[in-house]
Amino acid sequence: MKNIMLDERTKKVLCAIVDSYIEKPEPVGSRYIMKKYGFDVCSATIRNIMSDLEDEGFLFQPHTSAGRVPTDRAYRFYVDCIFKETLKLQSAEIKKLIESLTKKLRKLRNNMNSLFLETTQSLSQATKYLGLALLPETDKTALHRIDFIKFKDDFVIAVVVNDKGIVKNKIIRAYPEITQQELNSLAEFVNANYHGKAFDDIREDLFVRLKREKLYWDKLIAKILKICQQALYFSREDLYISGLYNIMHLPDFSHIERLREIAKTIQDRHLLIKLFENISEDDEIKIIIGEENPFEELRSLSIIASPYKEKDKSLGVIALVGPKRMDYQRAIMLVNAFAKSLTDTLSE
Amino acid sequence: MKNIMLDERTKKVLCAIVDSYIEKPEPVGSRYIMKKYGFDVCSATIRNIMSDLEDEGFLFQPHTSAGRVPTDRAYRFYVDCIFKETLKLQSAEIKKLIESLTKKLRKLRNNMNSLFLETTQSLSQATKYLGLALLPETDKTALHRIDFIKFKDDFVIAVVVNDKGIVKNKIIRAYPEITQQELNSLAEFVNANYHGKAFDDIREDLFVRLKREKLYWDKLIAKILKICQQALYFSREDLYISGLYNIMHLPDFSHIERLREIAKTIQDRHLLIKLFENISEDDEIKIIIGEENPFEELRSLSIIASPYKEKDKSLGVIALVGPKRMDYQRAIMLVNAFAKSLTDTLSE
DNA sequence: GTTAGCACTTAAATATTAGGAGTGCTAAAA
DNA sequence: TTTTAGCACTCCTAATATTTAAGTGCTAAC
Repeated sequence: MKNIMLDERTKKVLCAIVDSYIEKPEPVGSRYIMKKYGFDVCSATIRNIMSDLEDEGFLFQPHTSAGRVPTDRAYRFYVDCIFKETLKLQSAEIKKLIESLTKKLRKLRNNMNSLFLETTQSLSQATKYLGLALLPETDKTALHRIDFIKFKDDFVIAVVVNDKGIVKNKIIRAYPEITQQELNSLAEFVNANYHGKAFDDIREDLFVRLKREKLYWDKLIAKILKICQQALYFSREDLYISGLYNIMHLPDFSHIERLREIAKTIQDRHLLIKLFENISEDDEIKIIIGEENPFEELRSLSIIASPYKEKDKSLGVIALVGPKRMDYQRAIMLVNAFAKSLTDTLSE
Repeated sequence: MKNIMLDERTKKVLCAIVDSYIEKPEPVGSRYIMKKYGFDVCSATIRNIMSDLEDEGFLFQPHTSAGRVPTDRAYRFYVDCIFKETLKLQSAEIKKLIESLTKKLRKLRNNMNSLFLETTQSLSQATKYLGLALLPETDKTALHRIDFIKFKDDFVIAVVVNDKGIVKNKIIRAYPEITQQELNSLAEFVNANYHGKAFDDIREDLFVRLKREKLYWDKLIAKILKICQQALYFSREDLYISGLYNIMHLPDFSHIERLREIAKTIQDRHLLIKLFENISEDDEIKIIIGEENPFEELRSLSIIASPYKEKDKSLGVIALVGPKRMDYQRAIMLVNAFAKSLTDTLSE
């Protein structure tokens, strides 16, 4: 639907309605808007405007004699209106929150798991929505060290530590004829040559090199290649989600149906991971309101997501998931500030 | 409350009432019981019995003209009645479930995480309650290999693999003066001497030995001891919980209040972990009904838990968490059978 | 001890009513 | 042309009856 030009007053009325509905989830009446938001026209005028806005698909009337409720389109309009300004704002309360968070994060700088757990919990605490964080993509980080551990004859456990101190492991079906000795040599070789290198690059280079140099595992080369291939590829799966208990207190989720949706969303984390994988490439906060969501299952929710970075490299995403009737202003401020805090901590 | 002697008919009536209420969560009337469970007395007689049972604290009447609802004490009585017999039972359906589970588990035998995830998911799937599993306590397993990885000057990451193939890691604040070289020696020393040994024993022995032999890290001994101490102690924290979405479909959790309790239970996993830690020492299925729970927060729920073992050594616990109005018969059969299946898989 | 019969209780379902918030329309005013 | 005042109309909500049905407890007879 293309964007209609709205005159200044109409815009103000629309924003007022959204604002009011966010504050209290009840259909908004013309008289209420007029008084509460200090419009200098009478309610009938507001009524006319509201009628127009309904024709344009911004408002929706539950029944003839009720007030109006914003549609997704209205939320989008509202968000576009306040977005830029909101990024510059920072209430005293939020400033305080951020300061305390930054302190905590600094202490946890070397323990990524705690760091992100703290972040999501604080996010949820501050908003009562779900707080999420997608860990740095392994591919975007650098290898700190790799180890191969022979396990039970025909398995190899690859333990990878990246430069963020995140430990990942993978059980790989392997071949009995490979010895721990040989695995040690392999690890030594990889560590010596690729410590501090990005995983992307390692994968590209390692195979070429292994084949070329052949070393002394000559006969095992094919098998070793296979092990390395698996050991160096990690799919994205580390998504932290906090605040289910918090979100259950919102009136928007007072119906069990809505909670089921949330439970399903949490259970099927891969949907959210997919969604965030794209966003982590972006440079700015991204806001997805209801119907805008590419995944149908998430269309009853709104999502505010922001990438966090190390220096200028985007690593992952933190986000809020809440009802469409979300306090966007506050949510945007918080996600923005939290992402900055996280970025600062990681860039230090 | 001590156990009153009930005559045979009274017992039957009580069990019938519990049975009926489990099937359908509505206060049970005398006429219904008489007809449905084929009692050869008239409803007034049943009524008298019910009145007695209420006096004894087995039943509760929501209001004067309503039927009766079982109390926790009634559930306990019911469970004690059916327990022994239930352990011998096995419906065709459950047999099938177990066969399919056992097949799946066998394939996952070398990947504990997937193994337990599968177990809890299947448990929940089959019952619509929450399926839980507490991973084998590290202390009860044996060391497969340990590695110390220097990280960022003053940290050491200890990576421990146990004989179940479970990888755990710990970030330890350490001392800049320790080099990776020295850490390698230490790891080599531990691996050479303690591969296959139980963690309990290692901790006891290692410190004595390190001090005695002193080796060549002489000056660093205090620091190394501290690292080892931390590296070899893992608190229990790996609890799998599946089925939040399932449990939301039960009528018992159709009120948001009850769901909040569940959400809180899931969030505060340490409570459940504490509870299960004790049970894992037991030898048999343990059933905790409502008020019996040592933790107040869990007293609106019932829990069926069974240890699973390797050979004869109890490793951890699997469990179901559901409403007090639980299908105990089915739940007991399933937990029992699942634990056996898991034990078999781990003992092979 | 058990049963039939009946009066009584209570919640839940249904119907009825009153109240109020809010609209849309019209005609007059700006 | 836009805005306003006025008013009839709509429809929800909450409060209040009314009815219904399930189930009890009690009594007196078996």
